[in-house]
Amino acid sequence: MHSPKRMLFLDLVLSVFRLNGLLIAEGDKMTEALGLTSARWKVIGVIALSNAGLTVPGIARVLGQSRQAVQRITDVMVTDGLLSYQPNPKHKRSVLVVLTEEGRSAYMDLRDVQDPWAIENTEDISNEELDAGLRLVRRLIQKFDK
Amino acid sequence: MHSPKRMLFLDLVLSVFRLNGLLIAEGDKMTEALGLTSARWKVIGVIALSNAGLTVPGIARVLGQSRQAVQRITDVMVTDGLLSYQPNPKHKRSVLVVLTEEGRSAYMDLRDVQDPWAIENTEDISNEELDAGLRLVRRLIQKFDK
DNA sequence: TGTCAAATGACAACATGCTGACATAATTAT
DNA sequence: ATAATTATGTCAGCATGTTGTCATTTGACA
Repeated sequence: MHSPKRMLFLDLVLSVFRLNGLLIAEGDKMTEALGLTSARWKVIGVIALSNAGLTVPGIARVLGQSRQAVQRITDVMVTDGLLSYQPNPKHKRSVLVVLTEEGRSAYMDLRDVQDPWAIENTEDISNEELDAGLRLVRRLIQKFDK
Repeated sequence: MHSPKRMLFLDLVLSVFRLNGLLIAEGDKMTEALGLTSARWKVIGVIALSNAGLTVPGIARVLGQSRQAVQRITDVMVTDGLLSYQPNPKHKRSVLVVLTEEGRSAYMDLRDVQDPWAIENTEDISNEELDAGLRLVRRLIQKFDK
């Protein structure tokens, strides 16, 4: 009943919840001087990392969120000048979301604080450990994503 | 600049965000027949796993959330009869949060669906991998929890 | 081609999370 | 012991996320 594996897994799940909250808090602290919030740098990050154009539902899929939640954020970010909607040759209604000049600038600023933060917090962790952890998380994502 | 470690770490961070969302969705799906929501089974889970008594801010610390958010949930759960507040010998104002009979029953039901779920999703993952992943997550939590 | 299911935008209601502010209790420092 | 700091409960306002619903567009298929 109380198999070690089951306890390990549930412990891991709770720990992921906690780490998630702490990472968002870290990100918010890191970017508050830039006028960003967690919801916004997540969107900026996804767009900046994507090669092809992304639609609102596309961003939602990457983030594992509802399209409505993302739509609300992107609408505000367009108003604020960080994003703009561009015609989508492949779809009449579903426009592409792209970074404006201001959005790209915000991404650069984000990188300026994020990179040192990433390096600082992985000083004592080997590439192998990080890679193993990432692979485990990805395996779990795959299990739950379909 | 684009050191492998930095990319690995940022990838891990984004993956944790996504896994977090998927785990909450899994939990909600799993428990909707029980009338629970993610916010509630998180609280129930934390209390059930704790040996000593927990206060509201204590639960918040474990979950990496604000005490106000937890307070709101526990207040509702007390009204609903899942939890009760007990006098805290160590603190005059900050009461202990405990499961009622109904709360324990809900936890049993939760276990009934959660255990098979945990086992099913770790079938192809070794104890060593889980343990290594948990240790990594905990190290990161420690860094950010200061 | 015509039809139907899936995807999307738009809007609403609601749940859950955060921060700020204030008063009081508990703890720590002097 | 007193004072200063920290922790806690409480209330308020707001940000972010979910689901549900409906109309419209897309895409697949008979």
